[in-house]
Amino acid sequence: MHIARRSLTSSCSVSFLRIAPVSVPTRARILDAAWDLFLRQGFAGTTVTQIEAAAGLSAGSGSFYRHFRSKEELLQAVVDREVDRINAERQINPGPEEIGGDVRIALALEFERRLNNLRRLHPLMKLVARERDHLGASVDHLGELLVTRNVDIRSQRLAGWMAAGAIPTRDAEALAAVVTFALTGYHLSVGFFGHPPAGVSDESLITTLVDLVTGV
Amino acid sequence: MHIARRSLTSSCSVSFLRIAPVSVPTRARILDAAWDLFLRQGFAGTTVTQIEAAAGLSAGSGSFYRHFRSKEELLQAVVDREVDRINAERQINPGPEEIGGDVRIALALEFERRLNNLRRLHPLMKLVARERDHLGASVDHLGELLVTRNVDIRSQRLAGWMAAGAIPTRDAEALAAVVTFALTGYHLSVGFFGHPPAGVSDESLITTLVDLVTGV
DNA sequence: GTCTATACAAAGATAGAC
DNA sequence: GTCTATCTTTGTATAGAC
Repeated sequence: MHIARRSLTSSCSVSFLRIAPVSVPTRARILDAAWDLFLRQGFAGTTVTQIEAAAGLSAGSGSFYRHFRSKEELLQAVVDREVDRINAERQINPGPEEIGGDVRIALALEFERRLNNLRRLHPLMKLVARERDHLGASVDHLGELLVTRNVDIRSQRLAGWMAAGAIPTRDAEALAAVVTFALTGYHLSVGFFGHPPAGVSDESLITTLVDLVTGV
Repeated sequence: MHIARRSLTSSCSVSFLRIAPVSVPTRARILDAAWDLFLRQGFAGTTVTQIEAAAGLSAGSGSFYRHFRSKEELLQAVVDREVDRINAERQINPGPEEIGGDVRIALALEFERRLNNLRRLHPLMKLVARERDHLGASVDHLGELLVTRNVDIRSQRLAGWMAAGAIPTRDAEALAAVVTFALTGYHLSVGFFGHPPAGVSDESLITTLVDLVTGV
């Protein structure tokens, strides 16, 4: 059974139902329903009728078309809304514990934070990966958001530590890429196959990464 | 325009046509066509009629159904054939240059080989990622093939070098995971967004990985 | 803005001639 | 084993009442 995932404004008296409370505008309920269905069935595999049903509209009525001109337009809207949400919630700044003090602790905290971020991003990554051909420019935008900017920020932070002599000096950009991709690849693998490779865990991965970066 | 990608048995007199030569059995032509179309349009986005056309059968005739019971059965067959092919072509053993001699050179060669392998595997990874829900057991099989076994083999090789004192001693499994995921993540990112992050290339990534593993 | 009803097209699958 | 023809279902989208 599927429950509306986002917190909704109104009473919880209908929270056990599949449909969102009436107080949520229809357009938003359609976006929620589509987000869920596209993730589970893909774009081509989801019908407008299913979306209507899940949004609390009459299945097979064209009521959907009072809110979106076509299914394609809906997909764009779904992805755009989600990217906006991510951008709004984004937390770039490291916590206070990460600023001064032990480099090893700061790195471990940063890596752990990155893994958690990836977990929150996973549904969007999955949808965009699957439907990238329908999405045009949004894909570049997301690449910028997920990879380029991430490697950039991490690279600068690492360069700072190198300059301060806290870690061995290397190609900061390539090191940032190794770290970023190791974390991303690990996360994707776990999400995709359901479990990490035998003998590897969040902790052992992070510890080893910290050892490598600090040159221990 | 799309040309049949696989080398075919017969004359090349028709190599400029989209359809495969007649000497290739219809079942194989259907598998080729479906492999191509599923990759470009996804499973739900591809119609039996398109597959028939691309396989040189009459579009809209049900001739397809003389060879497969349903579109679902075809998807399984396509993936299974591809996994078999990968398994058959697999090259586990390192080349002679990688055996003795400089550890740094051996590692660099191995990492480069892995990136090339990933490039060959990319279409299959893409298809399975997209259609994993239709594929059941094949996904686990592929995870075993792509991740577990890879981390395993690399872990043992690294452990060997650690024992020989050629590289610093660490958690061999976690180190193997870092290397595997860094390479995989880098490859996925390039394949997905079309270009590596600014300032990072195959060479700088591999060099940095070698430095990290050897403790330079 | 939502409903009932339905037009219209596309898609999966089958029948039977050749 | 492929074809023409067609059945049936499903899906996108529209019309018009309320």
